[in-house]
Amino acid sequence: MLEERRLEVLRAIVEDFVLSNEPVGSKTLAERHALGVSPATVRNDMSALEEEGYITQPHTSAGRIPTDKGYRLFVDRLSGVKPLSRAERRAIQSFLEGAVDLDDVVRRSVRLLAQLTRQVAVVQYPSLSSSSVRHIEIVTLNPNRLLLVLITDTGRVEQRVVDIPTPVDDGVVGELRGLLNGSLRGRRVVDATEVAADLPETVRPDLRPHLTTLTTVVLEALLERQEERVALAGTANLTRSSVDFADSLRFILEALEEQVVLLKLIGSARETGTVTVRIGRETDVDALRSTSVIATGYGLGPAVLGGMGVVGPMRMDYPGTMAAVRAVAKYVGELLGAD
Amino acid sequence: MLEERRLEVLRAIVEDFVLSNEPVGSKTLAERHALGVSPATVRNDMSALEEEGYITQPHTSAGRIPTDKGYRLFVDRLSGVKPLSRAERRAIQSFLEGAVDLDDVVRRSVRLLAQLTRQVAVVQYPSLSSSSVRHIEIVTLNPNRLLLVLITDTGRVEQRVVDIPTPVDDGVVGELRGLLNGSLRGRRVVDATEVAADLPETVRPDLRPHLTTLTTVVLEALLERQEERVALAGTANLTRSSVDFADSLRFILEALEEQVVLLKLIGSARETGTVTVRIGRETDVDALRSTSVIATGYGLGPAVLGGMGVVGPMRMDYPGTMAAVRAVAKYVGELLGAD
DNA sequence: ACTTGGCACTCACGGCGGCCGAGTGCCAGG
DNA sequence: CCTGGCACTCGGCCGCCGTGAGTGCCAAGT
Repeated sequence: MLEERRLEVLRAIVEDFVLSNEPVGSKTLAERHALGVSPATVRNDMSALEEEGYITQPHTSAGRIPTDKGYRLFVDRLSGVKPLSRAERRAIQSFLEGAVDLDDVVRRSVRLLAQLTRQVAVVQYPSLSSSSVRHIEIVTLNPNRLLLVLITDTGRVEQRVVDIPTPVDDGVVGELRGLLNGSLRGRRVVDATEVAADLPETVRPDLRPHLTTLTTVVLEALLERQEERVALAGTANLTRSSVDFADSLRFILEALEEQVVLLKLIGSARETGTVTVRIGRETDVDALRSTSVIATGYGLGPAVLGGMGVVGPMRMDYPGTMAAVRAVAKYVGELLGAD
Repeated sequence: MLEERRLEVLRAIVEDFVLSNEPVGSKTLAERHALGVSPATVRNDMSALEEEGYITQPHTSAGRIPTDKGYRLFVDRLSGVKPLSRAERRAIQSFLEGAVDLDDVVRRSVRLLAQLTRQVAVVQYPSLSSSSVRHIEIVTLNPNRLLLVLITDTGRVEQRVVDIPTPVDDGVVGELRGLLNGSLRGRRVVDATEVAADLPETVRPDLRPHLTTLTTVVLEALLERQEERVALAGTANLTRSSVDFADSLRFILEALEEQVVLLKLIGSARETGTVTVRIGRETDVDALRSTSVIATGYGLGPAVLGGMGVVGPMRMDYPGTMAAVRAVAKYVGELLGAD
């Protein structure tokens, strides 16, 4: 009972602060939320909450604001996931259904997510690792140079220019194409790597060097970049937050330009089936210590294709943002699964 | 002589202001730059320059800062193009030479340009319009759905998923592939559109509907997106500028997220063979009225592949930035031309 | 054992006034 | 046409003070 009201007070503080961005005091709190107790009581509760480290005061004699720990408790125990409005659902659908190809799906998703949440959105391109090889095409650019095009069943297309030490004619190219497709088509990417490594051993000696070169490149394309790229949108939303935020704005922008950082942020959320929230320092990125990251994986069932999420100030509408991330991920997963 | 010194004063003002970001006064000006005249004389010149609209004072009794018109005169008549240091040239080379494919070239270029200039960099993906069709590949995803892959001699790969109303078997797909490649391969994109439009008329009736569908998609892919995409980097550099800039930061970021705006900015510079500078309102984008855009086309000789450039504050090192843009464009042009 | 009203205290914030100094315009003399 | 001198302007800075929101503590009430 005592404990219960304290939590209620914490929730009220978080909700108020998210809306107003101003330290919230005992009086306004007791008024706005029907707590049924006097400001003095609220003060006692706040005092206790502060001692436990859930809230803090920016300076003596000002209201309280939640700490990282306070937000964490709020997210874990005090907030549900706000359902999206009908209009928002419709927006998701109409925004995504015009996509012409895989890249377009990703670019539209990231813009959509940025608009819905009014935060910075990040969407990882679907990774190759859980897809299979659909087709390998080799195009002769000139006798010493080939273009290798790799198509997966998720609709992803990878391309590589390959320099060949000794010239090849079209017949040989045809043979190579046949060999690669014959042994790799239909394989899942993880399996393909093993098969490809052994392939050169089994063929006519004169094809071997070329095939070795090609399989090396294929493997590179499959492994090295398999989950490398991300799309970003909504950086302008960073300026929406309060001004004190502006000091760190530069560092946040710099961090967001690092693909590695972004991958780390959403990559770890990929595997869990649910929406994960990392608050403040939990992001493990120093420049983002005053932000929160809400991320999830997308893709149907066990076949996770990639991750997506948003980056925003700690002072954020967690229920609403979590709902938006979940909804977009679900929809994109279905969209890609249908292909 | 009189005229000449006035211009010298303008140049000194621009250079000083670019370095210090503070209104520059007559005294410091006469000291720092060896003008050989007294502050009072400089004052008279400044007064004249102000009357002609080249400089202005932010408030009474403060130094002068250049106006749009002043920067324009500076760029047109007073500044050369600062040659790059040897280290910078080497940096360009080593940064770009590891690129694995076309997308990689673009992404590396844009980062490179952002680093060199410490501004926001924009690079347009090479457009299809001046390239020719290298190969068209059709892959069966399922009987009602094909994946069309279009490869150009610039190494660009476009992909499209095509829904087919009535199922097709592999034999038909092979025929279609042959027809498309037979008639389009080697054509320049602009010519290909005409040929493709007539193609269905000339074939067996049973292939016609499918071929119509496919050519429609090919044409779409060729025309609609031919110069659509751009890469962006270095937005964190926007925060480098003075704080008054911060007010408009949000609008600048928003403008930079609009592909259309970016294309407009660098698109118009594509065709001219030189580096073009647009200052302040000359950008024709309201949100960018306090910025300048330095852009150029890249690609060898008459075959312009795309545009690239940087966006930065009006208060910018024009000679240095122009040199960097020109150098990167030249190098990228050569790199792509070699393919 | 909680809750509540009262009360003294703290401190960020905003407005006010005065000083300072960089910078200007003008003018008379070289 | 240049120059030194001079009076003037005005934004920025600093210190001061009043105000008010908010707090912590305490004693009384339930």
